[in-house]
Amino acid sequence: MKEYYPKNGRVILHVDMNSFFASVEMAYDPSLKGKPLAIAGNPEERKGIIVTCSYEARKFGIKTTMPLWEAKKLCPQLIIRTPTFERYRNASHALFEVLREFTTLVEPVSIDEGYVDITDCFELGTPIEIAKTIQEQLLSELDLPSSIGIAPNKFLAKMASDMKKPMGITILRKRDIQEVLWPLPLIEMHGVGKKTAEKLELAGIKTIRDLAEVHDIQIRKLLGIRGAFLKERARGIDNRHVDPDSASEFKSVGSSRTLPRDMTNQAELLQQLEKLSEETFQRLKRKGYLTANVSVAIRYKDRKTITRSRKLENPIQSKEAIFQSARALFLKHWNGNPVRLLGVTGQDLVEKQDAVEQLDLFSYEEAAKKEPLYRAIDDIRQRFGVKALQNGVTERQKPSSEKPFK
DNA sequence: TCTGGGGTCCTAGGACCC
DNA sequence: TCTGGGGTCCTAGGACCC
Repeated sequence: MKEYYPKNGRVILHVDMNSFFASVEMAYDPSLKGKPLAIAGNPEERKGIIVTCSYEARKFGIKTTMPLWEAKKLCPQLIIRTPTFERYRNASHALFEVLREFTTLVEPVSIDEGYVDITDCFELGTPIEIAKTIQEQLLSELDLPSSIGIAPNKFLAKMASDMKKPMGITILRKRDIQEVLWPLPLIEMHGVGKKTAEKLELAGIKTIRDLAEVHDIQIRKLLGIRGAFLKERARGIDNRHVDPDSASEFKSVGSSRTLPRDMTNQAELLQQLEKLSEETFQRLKRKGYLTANVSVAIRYKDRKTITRSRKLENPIQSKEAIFQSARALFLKHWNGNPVRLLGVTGQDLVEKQDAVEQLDLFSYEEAAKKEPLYRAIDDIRQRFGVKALQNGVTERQKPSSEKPFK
């Protein structure tokens, strides 16, 4: 196995903002600083769970996803704010701009974290000096605290940034793995959730070390191909590059909502569904996408959730079309029981620019009925597919019926 | 008196084609 | 008259992350 050291490998930072939503609110309203603050939804609308909370609140045992009433019991003086996503988006944009002042090799992972490949930034200082500068700049310019991990790859950098919070800087070298990473319980490992941790625990695999040393055949049996990947990570191996464009294209866009109360009335549910379709449409439009697959999520009173989707013949871009698809799916699959949550999502997204070209091709179907030229083009399309028109038909391509497969 | 909303990726089964 | 297998597409569900 090839072992490499920072001098001939990469140097990756993982920058992770500390209790991001709460910190942004504190930056807007400094009187909140040093106080137990939680960002949470409105309990009247059954959204009363903690989204994020300040470190002062965490001292009381308050955690993300905890119901608000429980959090208040732990800390009666808890200050509560509802989320203001516009602020978070602005702050996110600003923080990535700060990172890009150091290098273009910045990969946003989520609204509040990202990877930075500083391998070629040696003229700016040592890795730890660069990390310190970034951290200080985020604090002085944006008033936002962060933690930074420094490592030879993404996985180790991510694990490192988690080790000291808030305002920590942690270096995790390959040679530190056995001492620092391996003693951790599996649930602490990025990529291992509750289910996987429980499953592995039953098999006697409890720490990251256990996973790193498990037999290939055993881990494959337990988790399939994902198990092989996780074992590699546990051994500190991760060859993924920092890719600035990785998050630039969406795979799906949707809106979902827990209803203010469980609903059984069909007209009322359809009204909710129409609202969600409208929101999904607006967000697709703003991002410049059309969707070729609409899916509907229905969560019942007992929290059992089903999703039903339908691939469409052509990408659609109107809210009416999205709602009609969603409506048909809902009416077909709703079992009549009380509904807790509804969702509408567009999948199989097509960028508007590409979609226009495709629509032009579809329009040949109509034109072909009248014009001989278009009829010929439509014939090619029928026989060879849309690609043939884009690439040009070559001699080698024959109609499929003539291919000697047997 | 509980458990949000935004996503990504992977798997598995069935239909269908050659 | 019996017996395939590989590949792709579609759908549904689940695990995970922030």
